[in-house]
Amino acid sequence: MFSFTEENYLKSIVQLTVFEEGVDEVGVNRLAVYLDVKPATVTDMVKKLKAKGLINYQRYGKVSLTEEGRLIGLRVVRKHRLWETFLHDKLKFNWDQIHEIAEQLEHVNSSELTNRLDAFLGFPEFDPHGDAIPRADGSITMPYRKLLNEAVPDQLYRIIAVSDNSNEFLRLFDEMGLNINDEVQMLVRNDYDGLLHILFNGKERTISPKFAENIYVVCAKCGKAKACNCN
Amino acid sequence: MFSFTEENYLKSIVQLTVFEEGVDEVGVNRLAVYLDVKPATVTDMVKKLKAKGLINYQRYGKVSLTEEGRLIGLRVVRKHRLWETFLHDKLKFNWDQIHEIAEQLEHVNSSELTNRLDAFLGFPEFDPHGDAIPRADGSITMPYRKLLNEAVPDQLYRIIAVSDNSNEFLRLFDEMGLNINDEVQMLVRNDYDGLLHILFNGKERTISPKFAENIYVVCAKCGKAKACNCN
DNA sequence: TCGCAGCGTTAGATTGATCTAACAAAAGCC
DNA sequence: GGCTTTTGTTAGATCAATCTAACGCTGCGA
Ligand SMILES: [Mn+2]
Ligand SMILES: [Mn+2]
Ligand SMILES: [Mn+2]
Ligand SMILES: [Mn+2]
Repeated sequence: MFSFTEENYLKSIVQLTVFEEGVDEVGVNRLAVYLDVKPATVTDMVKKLKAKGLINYQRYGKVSLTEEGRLIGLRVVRKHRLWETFLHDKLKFNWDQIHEIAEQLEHVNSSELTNRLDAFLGFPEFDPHGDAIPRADGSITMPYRKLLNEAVPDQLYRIIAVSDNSNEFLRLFDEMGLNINDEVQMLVRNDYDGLLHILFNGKERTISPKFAENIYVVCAKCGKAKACNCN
Repeated sequence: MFSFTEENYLKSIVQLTVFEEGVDEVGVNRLAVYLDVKPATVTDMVKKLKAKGLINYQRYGKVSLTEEGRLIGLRVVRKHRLWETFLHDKLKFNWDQIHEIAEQLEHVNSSELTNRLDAFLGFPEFDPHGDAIPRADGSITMPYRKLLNEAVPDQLYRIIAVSDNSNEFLRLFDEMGLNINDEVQMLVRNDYDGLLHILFNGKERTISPKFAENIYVVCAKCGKAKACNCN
């Protein structure tokens, strides 16, 4: 139906809009960086996707998804996250090894397969990185979370997801002994250089804002990240 | 490492040589029919595969696999049959639906994945169609079997595989109530038109040679298809 | 052994996805 | 408002995989 390339473009636009708060369009250069191709390549491709009715776009304008494009992009994300869950839960892959393989599996085209896999995994809502798995109809349960970077001092949080899937990040995450569902207490944020002091596993740790801004947390008590009244 | 196309060519050459008795080379036209492309396309591709050291070939000559080409082709077959086993055993797909999906999954490139999948499935030796699954090192346990078409009258056989993966064939197979591991008794072969009379599930059935030549059997008593002394 | 049918190759074109280099528009800044 | 930086487009090229149409080999049968 759609080529790998087309699927990758739609998936990327979904990730840069649907899964990005308060954003519903994206520029050509941004997409080029994200997809690791040159802007000229993106210009050609968005013309094609517009011709197919999958995105809204005009010369020198931003790109946004049509209803159809959104559904197709979400379907790729759905497959990606289901396969990640399979690799982690069933094949016991470490969670930092699954993303790369899922990049290939996400393009396997069979809704029957996707739905049976979903059932086989017990209809998971979130993948091993804590990201929401879109349902077959395109609906999503957005987790109610905030970045560790923006956490409030003295508050206790629970890690529910990470947003960087690079090997470097995930290895560091592992090496620090962190895990999804672990609790961390935010101690203090250094205003000068942004370094964060956190309490984890009884030890105090200093982490960079770059690291912290890739970690999603919820309030450890009520489970809500925003508008939390648990102090 | 290798493109889908290259993998498909190598897999096809494996199927037309390694898995074909007494054949170790194949012509351009044969390959073209098998791959459903034009001969000119195959000519181009075999030049490329030769340049990469994967096949032996010269102008106007036949194609055969080098050791490296053989291994790569077998690896694709291995992945194909492991995925078919997964789809059938774990996701409960009917065995006539799995081939098409495995055509896509066979190209996922991760030996770690392949080997974990193998373990997850319990290191199966044969796929749901009864075909041997090549091992990671390229070795194969060739099943000792014959075509139902060539079966000896009055002998009792057990179906262990089919060689046609088309929907038409598999549906007919299902509709007749046949299954892998079922026993059938060969009654008589009509010399004039080749029709076979078999006894299956207490009923006598007449089947065409075209149908029968896609069904592999072994002797129901000793498990050996050739040189069987069980009369 | 010669001719021809079938097998295989070549040349030239197409399509999709990508690039570089040069250029054009839009945005941002004084 | 005009200059500069950022953003985006165009033209032209490349590479892989395919096709069609025309042509070249080869081996089999008479
Ligand atoms: Mn992808
Ligand atoms: Mn994920
Ligand atoms: Mn294939
Ligand atoms: Mn099979």
